Amino acid sequence: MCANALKNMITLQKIAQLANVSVGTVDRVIHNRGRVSQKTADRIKRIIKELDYKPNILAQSLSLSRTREYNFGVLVPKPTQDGRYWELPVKGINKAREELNIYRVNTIYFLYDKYSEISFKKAFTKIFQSEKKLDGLIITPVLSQTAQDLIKKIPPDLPYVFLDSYIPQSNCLTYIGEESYQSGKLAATLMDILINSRGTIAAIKVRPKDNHLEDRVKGFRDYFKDKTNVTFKSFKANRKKDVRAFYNITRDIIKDIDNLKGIFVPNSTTYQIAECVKSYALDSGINIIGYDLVEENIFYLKKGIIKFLISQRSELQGYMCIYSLYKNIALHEKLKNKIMMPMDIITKDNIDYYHV
Amino acid sequence: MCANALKNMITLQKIAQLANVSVGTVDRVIHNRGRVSQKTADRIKRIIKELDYKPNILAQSLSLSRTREYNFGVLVPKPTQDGRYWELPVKGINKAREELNIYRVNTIYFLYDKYSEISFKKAFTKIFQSEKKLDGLIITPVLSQTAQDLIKKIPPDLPYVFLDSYIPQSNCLTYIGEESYQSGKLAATLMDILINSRGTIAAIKVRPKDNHLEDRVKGFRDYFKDKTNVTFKSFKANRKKDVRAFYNITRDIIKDIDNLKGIFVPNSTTYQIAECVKSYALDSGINIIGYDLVEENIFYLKKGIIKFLISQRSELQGYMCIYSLYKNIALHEKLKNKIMMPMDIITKDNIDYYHV
DNA sequence: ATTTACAGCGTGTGCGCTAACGCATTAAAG
DNA sequence: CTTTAATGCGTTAGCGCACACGCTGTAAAT
Repeated sequence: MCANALKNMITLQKIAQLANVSVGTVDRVIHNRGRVSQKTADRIKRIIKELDYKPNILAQSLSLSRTREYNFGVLVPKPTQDGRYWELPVKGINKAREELNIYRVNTIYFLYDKYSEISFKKAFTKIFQSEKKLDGLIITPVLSQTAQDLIKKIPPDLPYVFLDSYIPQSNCLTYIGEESYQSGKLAATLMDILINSRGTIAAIKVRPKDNHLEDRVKGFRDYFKDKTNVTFKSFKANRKKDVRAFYNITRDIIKDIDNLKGIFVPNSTTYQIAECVKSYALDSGINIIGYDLVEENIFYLKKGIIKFLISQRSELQGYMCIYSLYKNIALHEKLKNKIMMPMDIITKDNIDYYHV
Repeated sequence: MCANALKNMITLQKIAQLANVSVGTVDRVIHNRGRVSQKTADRIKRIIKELDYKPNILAQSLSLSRTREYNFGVLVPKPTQDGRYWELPVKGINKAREELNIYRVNTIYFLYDKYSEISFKKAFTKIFQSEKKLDGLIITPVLSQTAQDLIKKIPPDLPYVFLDSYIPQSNCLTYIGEESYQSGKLAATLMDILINSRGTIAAIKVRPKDNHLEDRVKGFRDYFKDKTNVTFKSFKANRKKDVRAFYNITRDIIKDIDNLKGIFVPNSTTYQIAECVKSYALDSGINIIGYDLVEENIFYLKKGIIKFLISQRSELQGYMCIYSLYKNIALHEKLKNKIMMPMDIITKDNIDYYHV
């Protein structure tokens, strides 16, 4: 039984035997360490391919553990921002780090204030002053304009992945996030059902400008473009000037619009809108659709004030970022350009099963 | 840098040194191999706890790979049944098996016809005739009555997990599936929104009786119990007698009920209902809500005939079954009694992101 | 002609853990 | 009291892989 299992194992030993060379030579071929004549190298490569040899990752990692470790820098907003939204990807990152602990994967955080350019720049420059040599980077590039410039300063030998948002022209390994436009469309179809295809709806745009959130609103708006029975209005909340901007803008919206049937909020501050609706228009039948499974959102979802939350698997996003870096850098696996998360539709009836 | 990493590693060596014994002795204590005096055993255990020692799983598995392998039996319906539904968990099982390949995890399938007791019994008895000694079992206990009797015949040293459905009184390690009743309620709230809280709706019960599906219908029905503007009717489709039972029953439903606003299908054969509605009542505005991401369901979802599909992460279920067995049996980790999957709400706007 | 550089190859050690082996010592059985 | 079995503990050979090390032989550089 065991013998059988072992018999199926293809080891360097076997390859060496078949190729009539030492394991050292096989090793050199596999890792392109040179010092092997073209002829023998080709022979060995052929045999490797024929046998479909896959290194035993256990032995490999165990062996490498002596010499190699991986330090990944994480440049993300402070976890407490956006209603503690950023705790979610951070949670995923930490989970992955723990799992990959045996492979000596470490994370070094560089946190910044999402609404301050200076803070972002500061965090960015700290990356290069890190005492530990970094092997990879996770970047959440909010404040698109600023990020776009800074991203160019990253040396070409330091690979990075984008989390949540991304910069179009860049050499990132991959982008892990969500199809924002489509996500807005999804929200719109849900809203359409909720309001039975008639009435006035509002969407709240977020300042400072954020392409990611902008796209969500675009997707939402476009859906309603040729629905004649639905009136669409959009408003701006400037978070930079006022932490409670979403709450305050909502008061105006409620007051000014009659026949208001729904509000769409493209980010995790949805709870502020819910809070305001609860205070000023509880029984008005305003349907709120928003984003992300932060605690306060869940609270108002369960209360029935928020009807749908769309979740982009924030935790999984962080988790996959670390894994992607590890896979690419340590295992030399290729990555997809984009890794798009599912857009989970959350209601008060299924929320309880989304807590990991 | 590396030295630092290694310094943090707690090894058997270190424990042995601290306890002033050999690694062999430490090993015996850890694995309860006996042959250690109570006194030294206690001392060693204390040290292990103090240091919070965790075995290096790489080295452990590498070492064990010489002698140990794990064979898991999988007792599930033929993958092609229920509109190829069962391919999904099987896919997950295979994926997990591949990932755990390095730990020498094998799977042995025992497939049966979901609608034939004889077939189920046959597959069940084959388990005990397996030439490979089985270390664990995955069981999907459809035909609850029959399964209930057979389950008792499993020897106590053969652990098993339930997939998809479960038998209340049993010694299973865990049940991986879905909260069926709640899932029906979720479907009901969606239906309620779709039909704007008025009209007649139908649910299709499945024969032969299946507790799992029955619970979904119960959850669905209970939601509408005190909604006076909604009339609920239920029908039975006997799949045992007729593979196209769902299609045929739908024809009757459409004909007999007027003001029909929605049909709820508690299983993956939803596409048959959609097919029928498409043929006989395309523009009637009948809203269909069903289950599971099988190909044909997705087809009608994208066409807009099925409005919502609820997915219970079928692939992940299979995946987690193997992992749970491995974790419990190989790594001696405790398992939760129940592992409940999220109930994903799928529409034509987010379906594309649920394909793994 | 002599040094340097490096291709070409084998060997050996260690990553942390498991489990078999071996040798004492002690308890139980005859 | 002897024989056998059970207990207590140390030692060590792998598991498959990576890589430093060391030894040749050849070609280029000096």
